[in-house]
Amino acid sequence: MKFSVKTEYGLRALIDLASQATRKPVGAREIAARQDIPERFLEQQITALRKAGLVNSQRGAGGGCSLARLPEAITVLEVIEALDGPVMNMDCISQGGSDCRQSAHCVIQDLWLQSQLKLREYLGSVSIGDLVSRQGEKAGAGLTYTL
Amino acid sequence: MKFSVKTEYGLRALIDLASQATRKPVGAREIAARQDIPERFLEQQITALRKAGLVNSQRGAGGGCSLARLPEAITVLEVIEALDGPVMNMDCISQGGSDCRQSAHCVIQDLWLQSQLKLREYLGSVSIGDLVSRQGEKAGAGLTYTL
DNA sequence: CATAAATCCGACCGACTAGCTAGGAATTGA
DNA sequence: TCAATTCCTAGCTAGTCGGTCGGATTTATG
Repeated sequence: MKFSVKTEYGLRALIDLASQATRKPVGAREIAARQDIPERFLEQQITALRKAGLVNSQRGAGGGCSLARLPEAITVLEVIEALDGPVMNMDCISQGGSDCRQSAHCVIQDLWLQSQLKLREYLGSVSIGDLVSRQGEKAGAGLTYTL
Repeated sequence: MKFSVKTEYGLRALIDLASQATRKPVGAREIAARQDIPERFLEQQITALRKAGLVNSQRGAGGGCSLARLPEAITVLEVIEALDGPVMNMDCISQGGSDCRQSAHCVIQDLWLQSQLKLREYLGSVSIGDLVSRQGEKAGAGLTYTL
């Protein structure tokens, strides 16, 4: 019952991208170095993010990737589901799976669905933009201490 | 990002126990048969539930297990954490782990902590007693259809 | 006391996943 | 042409998940 590091890497990469002033595409190599993430691994996650329509990427020399939307328009939920698949997707509630034996009136199925709903609701309410600005606040607060 | 079947089995077993009128201990074998759960596997989960203080068990002939508290006093969260360990326990936020590189001001760590909080809050608000009564309602509704 | 019934303990096992590494094809700016 | 970069696919290692099993221990009952 935990999120994978893929999602952490993905979020960090998107935050990094959103924090860059430049409009030019940024290379995976560069992000990986800055965020201390295994390069070839991050590459794969970025590809997944592209397939999910969250980033654009340009191949070839001078290529790289950039956000496909405004940071405020990309939710954490989207990132997680792009990299980890559906959140809290128990076999019991995934339509394809071998249905609950209790089928129609299974209270546990309801419990899972409610949990899923709560979690998705929260994760869907936080955007990359939010994370960036929170990070800004924290960094600011940190500076006041060091003064 | 999903709950294991252990937790499903555990919940089903506790619901089963709570639904039994008898005060006598019920054997794992019996529950397993009724709930269609692999017997020896359920046995292990029941042992875990005992270690967590959620059920009492009596060994020997005529032995079995029974709820250690009223169904209303056992939350779903307790059951899940007894069988699956801490909910949403990312390395990032588990104290022992190799701390977040961003350490103090990591927005992702906050995000995980908030998610964890929301989920635990909900799961902690539902008791075995709730599940039993919901099941009763559903069964009742089902009956009216068959009339 | 003997026996059957039950929990308890720990080892094991096959399938799957997570986190990564690697090779190389395809694309593109200089 | 060449170097940089993404893209695609395969693989690899360590760990987890769902489950089985043998057998030790406890206990009511005949």
